[in-house]
Amino acid sequence: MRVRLAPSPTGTLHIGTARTAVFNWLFARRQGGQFLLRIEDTDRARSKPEYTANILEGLQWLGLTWDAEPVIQSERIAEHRSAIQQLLNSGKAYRCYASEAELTEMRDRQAAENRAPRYDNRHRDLSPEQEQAYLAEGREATIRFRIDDDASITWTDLVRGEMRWSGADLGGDMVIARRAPADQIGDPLYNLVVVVDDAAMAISHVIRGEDHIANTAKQLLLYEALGAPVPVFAHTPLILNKEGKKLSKRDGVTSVSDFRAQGYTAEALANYMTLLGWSPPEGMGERFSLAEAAEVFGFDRVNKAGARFDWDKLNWLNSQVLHERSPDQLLADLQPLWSTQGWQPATAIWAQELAALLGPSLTTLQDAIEQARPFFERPALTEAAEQQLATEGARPALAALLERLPEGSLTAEGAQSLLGEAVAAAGVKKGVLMKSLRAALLGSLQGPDLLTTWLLLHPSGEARARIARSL
RNA sequence: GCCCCCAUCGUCUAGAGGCCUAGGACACCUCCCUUUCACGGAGGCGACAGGGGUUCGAAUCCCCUUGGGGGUACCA
Repeated sequence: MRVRLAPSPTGTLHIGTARTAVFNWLFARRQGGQFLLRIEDTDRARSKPEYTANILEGLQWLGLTWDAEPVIQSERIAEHRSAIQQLLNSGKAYRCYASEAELTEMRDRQAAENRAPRYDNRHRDLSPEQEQAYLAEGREATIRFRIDDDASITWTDLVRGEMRWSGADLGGDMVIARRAPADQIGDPLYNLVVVVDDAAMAISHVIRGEDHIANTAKQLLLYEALGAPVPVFAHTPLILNKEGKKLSKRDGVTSVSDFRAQGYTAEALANYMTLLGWSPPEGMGERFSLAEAAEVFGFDRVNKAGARFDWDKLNWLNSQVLHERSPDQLLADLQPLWSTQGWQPATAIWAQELAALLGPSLTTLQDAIEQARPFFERPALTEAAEQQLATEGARPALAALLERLPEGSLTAEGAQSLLGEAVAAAGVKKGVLMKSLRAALLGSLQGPDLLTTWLLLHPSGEARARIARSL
């Protein structure tokens, strides 16, 4: 059992491609098969090496490991040409000399008559004289593969069941090689190369988005013409945007690298992509690793309808992943982010305590920047904080606390009793001191646990400085 | 236009004729926890697109309508 992901390096790793990768990977793992990669870089104008790098990096980051060196499609062009030659020799393909202008004219007329645009197979059975005439004109030619109108194409789709397609609905004989001088074979085109390569790679299951269904019909004809064994197909539902349309680059954040940069974890993203269109068996819950999903994955639980991408759910999954991180795991993720801000924790213990304090309130890793800021930089006082400090008894209580603040270390118990003493000395309610202390320390009335915050700010003398400032 | 596909809470979905007064998750609301926010806990709101059949019985099967999506390249 061999499956493949065949991304085209004309852009960064798209979430839709990544989800297809997830389904392929899961299926391969479940079946004990191989998950292969093929870089489809035959569109030389748009393909870029940095995109290939981005795609590979993204897959690796997600944990979608592949089982063999990726196949580079552009290196296989000789095979593609020889397959085309084979089709030419057997009469299943032929040269079409129609110019672009002629084809445009043809389509315009079809459109005007409200008919479906399709190639009218005009050069399918050219007489030798006609062909000579075009050659004499110096015309270039594309190579077209014959598609009989009465061909009936059927396959059993793992997701959709019995599929049926009529040759007449495939748009006429299809171009399999770009326009080139008539004695040559131009650049082989997508549908042809996919079939040649999938056959060469002995792909047993083709798992891809449902936007490929019409291609599958065409490719099936090619398999037959080439005498290659036909793989099993599975067409997965698409990921849709908020409007219910196929998610595209236009929808903003759609690249795996973008999600990563925004502070999403690989675990959460992989978990979410798996949930988009597949549902875990009863009792499994919705939170799982790729390895766990691989134990039960099957196309019988893949949906047919497209699934809208939902940020809320992704956010929730990501927050769950983050909340479950151990302090040192979390710190490993956070430290690099803090470094970008130029923040250097005094000690490793201190950094870990801060990570533990912030952890439960994180949705994305990026959140840890703003939430950690008051621990590295003295914050300005918000208006609400100023107001709190102006309430009756606030400053006397803080003053009483400041007097009692030790130079040396401070424990949680010590801090608690200091609070009690200061409240008694100032003759205020404890709530007044608590709120005021928060205002003094964080410059805000909201934030993480007050006692821990205080303790973290104490050793550097920063707690003392901030209380003093508030007075 | 033509071809194909799809249709359960706002969203992701469970459901393969009686187990459904339709279950779960996210979101939202309420309460609890917490002298803050968040986390966490407990509740709540909320859907079978419509119409015909088939059947003793339909969210589940069939047909039509409606709605939505995908495809219709000398891109992949």
